[in-house]
Amino acid sequence: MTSRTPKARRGETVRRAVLTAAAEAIEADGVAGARIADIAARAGVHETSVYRRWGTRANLVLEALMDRLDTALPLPDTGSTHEDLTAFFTTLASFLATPAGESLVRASTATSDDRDQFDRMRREFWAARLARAKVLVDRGIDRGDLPADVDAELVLEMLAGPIQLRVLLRGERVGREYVAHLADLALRALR
Amino acid sequence: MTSRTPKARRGETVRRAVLTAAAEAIEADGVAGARIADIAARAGVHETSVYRRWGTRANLVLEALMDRLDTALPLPDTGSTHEDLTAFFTTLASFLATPAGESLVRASTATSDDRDQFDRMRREFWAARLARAKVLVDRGIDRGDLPADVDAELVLEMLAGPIQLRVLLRGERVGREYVAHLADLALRALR
DNA sequence: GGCATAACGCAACTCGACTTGCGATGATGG
DNA sequence: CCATCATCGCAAGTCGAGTTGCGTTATGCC
Repeated sequence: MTSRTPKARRGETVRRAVLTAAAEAIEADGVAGARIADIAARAGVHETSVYRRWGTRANLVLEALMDRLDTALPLPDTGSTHEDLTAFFTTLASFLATPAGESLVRASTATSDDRDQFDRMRREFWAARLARAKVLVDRGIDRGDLPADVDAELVLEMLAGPIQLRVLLRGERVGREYVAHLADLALRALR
Repeated sequence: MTSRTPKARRGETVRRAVLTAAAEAIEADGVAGARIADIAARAGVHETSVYRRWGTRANLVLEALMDRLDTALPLPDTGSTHEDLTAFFTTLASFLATPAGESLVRASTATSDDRDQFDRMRREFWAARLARAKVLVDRGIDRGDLPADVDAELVLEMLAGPIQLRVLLRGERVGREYVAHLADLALRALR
């Protein structure tokens, strides 16, 4: 199904085919179980081409996850800053507990030898995510729930940091109550 | 130098020898560059014995790092809760930026297939660290800087979470000012 | 339409993590 | 002091990640 056109593909076509195949393989066999030989075969592409483009398995997995989950988290707009933050970061917490979410963050902190492509990809990804969530803070400022000169990144970090630590490092669950409490504390502290 | 006694070692002796050798190898070649074949040879132990005891490379590396860095972070006692928290978590931030610290957290969030030994080790380690840092919160309560019913884990997470996220995920540096700001916000929010 | 070049296919590697079966030896309990 | 059994040494092997050299083909540019 995945490998149509018997004619050889080039450039962006290969890229998309491999990325899709990688996402499918990850969903099927898990992040750890996905072999690049399988991915290449599923994409109808030779293994060597994968290595030439992505270099390492970690790079491919990371890009595949980023590619698929780029629009995963919706930005709520309920009229209440506290509710917006609680809803958004509760969704994030659920996502982090997911194998895919866990793997995304884990992949983001994986091999420390690349320092080139990997680091750049990582930073760009998180910068983009942060910029996207920034509207939540901006709306909070408009409503007067947050001062105009508040550091938007700090607000998001105060929520995302503890959640991520609790879920990924300590392996505990994070429910809506915990997130609501965090949002309450953050808003109270910054006002 | 490391492999004394030509007589074969057993049990705990082997364990300590391998752990020491692993720590040396990591310091010499980095976390990614340390090969278990080298470690086994350095410890004067056969490669198979390492696998029988630790199973995977990740387990060995994690335990070696934990073993070495168990008493790395001192607990300050300056008389000021704000200062105590700032000092402690500034040290933590510096440590996280270190290759060893980075690797510890990265190793803590590595392969997700073990679910047995690995997960248990991870939880126990972080639980112990948390319990150790809890005195900072307790002293804060004694001074009246924090309410008696405050959630100690929450306080520590509010500091450690953002720091870890900023350093490890986004690859940015965290200075004393940032930590002091976080401590200020946390104390103000919880009072 | 022809041509240079970058991208791909292919095969044959290296290398290190991890496994397995078996024999030898060390640390116990009687 | 001796038997037992877990632990270790050893050899041989599996498996997947990553590399290399060379032939082939698609694609953009003139």
